[in-house]
Amino acid sequence: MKKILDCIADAIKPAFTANGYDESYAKVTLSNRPDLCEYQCNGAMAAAKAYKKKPIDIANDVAGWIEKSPDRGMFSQITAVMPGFINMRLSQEYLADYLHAMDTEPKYGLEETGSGETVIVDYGGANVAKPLHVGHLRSAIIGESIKRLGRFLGYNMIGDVHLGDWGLQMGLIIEELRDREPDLIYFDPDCSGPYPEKPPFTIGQLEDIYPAASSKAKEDENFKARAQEATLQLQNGYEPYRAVWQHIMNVSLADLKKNYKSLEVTFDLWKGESDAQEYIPGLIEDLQKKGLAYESQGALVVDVAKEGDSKELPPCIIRKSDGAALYATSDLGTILDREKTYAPAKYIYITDKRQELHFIQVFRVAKKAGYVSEDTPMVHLMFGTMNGKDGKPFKTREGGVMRLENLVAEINDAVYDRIMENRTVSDEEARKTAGIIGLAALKYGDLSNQASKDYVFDMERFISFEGNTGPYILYTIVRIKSILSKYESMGEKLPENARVLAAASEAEKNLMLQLTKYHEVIESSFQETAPHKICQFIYELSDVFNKFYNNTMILKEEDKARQAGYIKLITLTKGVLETCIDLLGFAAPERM
RNA sequence: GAGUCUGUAGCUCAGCUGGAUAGAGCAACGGCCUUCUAAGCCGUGGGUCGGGGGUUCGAAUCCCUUCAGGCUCGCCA
Repeated sequence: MKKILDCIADAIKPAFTANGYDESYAKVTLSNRPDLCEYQCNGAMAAAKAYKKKPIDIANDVAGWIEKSPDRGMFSQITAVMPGFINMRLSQEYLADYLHAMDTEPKYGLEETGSGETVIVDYGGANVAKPLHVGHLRSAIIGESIKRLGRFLGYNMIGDVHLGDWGLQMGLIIEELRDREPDLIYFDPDCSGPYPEKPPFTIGQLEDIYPAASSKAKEDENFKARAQEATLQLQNGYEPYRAVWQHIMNVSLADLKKNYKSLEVTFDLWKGESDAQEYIPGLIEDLQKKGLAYESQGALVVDVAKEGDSKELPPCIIRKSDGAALYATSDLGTILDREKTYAPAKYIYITDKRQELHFIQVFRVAKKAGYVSEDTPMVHLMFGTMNGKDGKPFKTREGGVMRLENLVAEINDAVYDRIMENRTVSDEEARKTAGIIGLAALKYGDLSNQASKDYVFDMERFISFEGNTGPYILYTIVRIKSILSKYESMGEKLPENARVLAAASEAEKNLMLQLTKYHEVIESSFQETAPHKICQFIYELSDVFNKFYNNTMILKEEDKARQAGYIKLITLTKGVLETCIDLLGFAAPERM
């Protein structure tokens, strides 16, 4: 069904054209003065210049025409106000009809903007052999939400975790492992396999090996050289190292999957940089053949500067002077793979904003070389840093990097304590509920901020459960669920012809008006890759619902038809809220 | 140094494709539970939208300038 703003715009368009004004001026927006009207059109003021007339005269023409038109019944008020605003209120009947239509249509009448176009969402960015930390949190949370949003709107969304599973870090691990356990079969040059299926380390050991190797390489030139050599051998397919690499992958992936699962984040693809390797020789050859890649200071580079740039961009390096490939090369290889396998209509990369330059370069090379068509959008959705209360990047109390699982556990514990404070539920249920609420607190806390900005992660605030938080949204849903189950247990049954009725109170009307924004919000959240708009919408929706709740005793309503209308309305509210939080990546418990 | 992003109430944030009186939450203060979950609701106080210019009938929003902070700036990812 049409968005409410479009419905109203369509109704007033004839009033513009009939008076000789272009219909493009019939743009309707939500009023920012609810005391004056619900919707407004400012087109008369915009048109004033073009037609050299006073804005108020144009506004009067339009409002006057509507007064006599068949669409008049749609409005309870349509007036022209100085200097040229056209103020409108919807009639109660029209509003109730609109909600009734939402109630009866799939997805509450949301029109799908996609029709199966494939969109690649590259998020996660986890590195194997390194535990997930808070730096990975935003990418996972935002990406999951964008993926769900797109899917809901009819796109074929393909989420790829795009692991960091190649490069020097692998050589570092191999050499550190050699130092620790030189007798392992992988380090016996005379042995040519077969190699054991049992990994030579646990995830715990692996997580110790990498940081140790990393810091050793900074102090020990010789060790670093060994690691680079091992990396090269691995890339050249040296069997024993391939076997170690496979172990690293197996052990690490199992752990990563467990961690992402705890965040309710899933991926369609578990590809990584290693999967791009097979494309790299051909890629480099092709770029050279096309005359795009040339030698500069020993490295192979591609120019990406364009006219109109405010600053000349440095060229994109695709091969180091020592012959090794790097980040950009691997991302370009990945693009070749994706084009070949999926031919996506759009790319969305979700990373830290510090990688902005890298993606500008990669996108330009991909288009310049014709790997991606010029009109295929390549979006880099970049996010800011997650800071602590001191405004500096988030750290543990000890000053180290906070592991994601510890962060999740901390939040869940805090929520659990809060539940046990003043509620009498079984320990088991409290634990389960705490997990659900904790996830909502975490995700909502993140998503309610504009992605591109840095934000302050304040656990105290997220677990305080007051105000604009995930738990507040969940609480609202739980309240509705509670009313609905009471209604049922009272032996009430919804009549066949039950439907949303014209509002009987200001609070009810406000709830209804808020619900009509749903379509617009979902659509623009995806278009602008801005999940925080959904957060804002459901916060406002929860707010108006809770006001309605306090104002209206639904279960005590004696007029059964009206009561049925209330039940329909709050069921719709619950459905919209649940749909939205699912798009954000969390769910509501039955009780809390 | 160059580029780029940010600056809105004591704190955390919306609003930024120009519209009417700049909104929430937290914190502070005062009310509302024998009634559908008080994790709620109602009310009060709190603002040079970093500063200064400009464009416009109209600027938190667009342009210029300036201050403060973050980030980036060819062989890391």
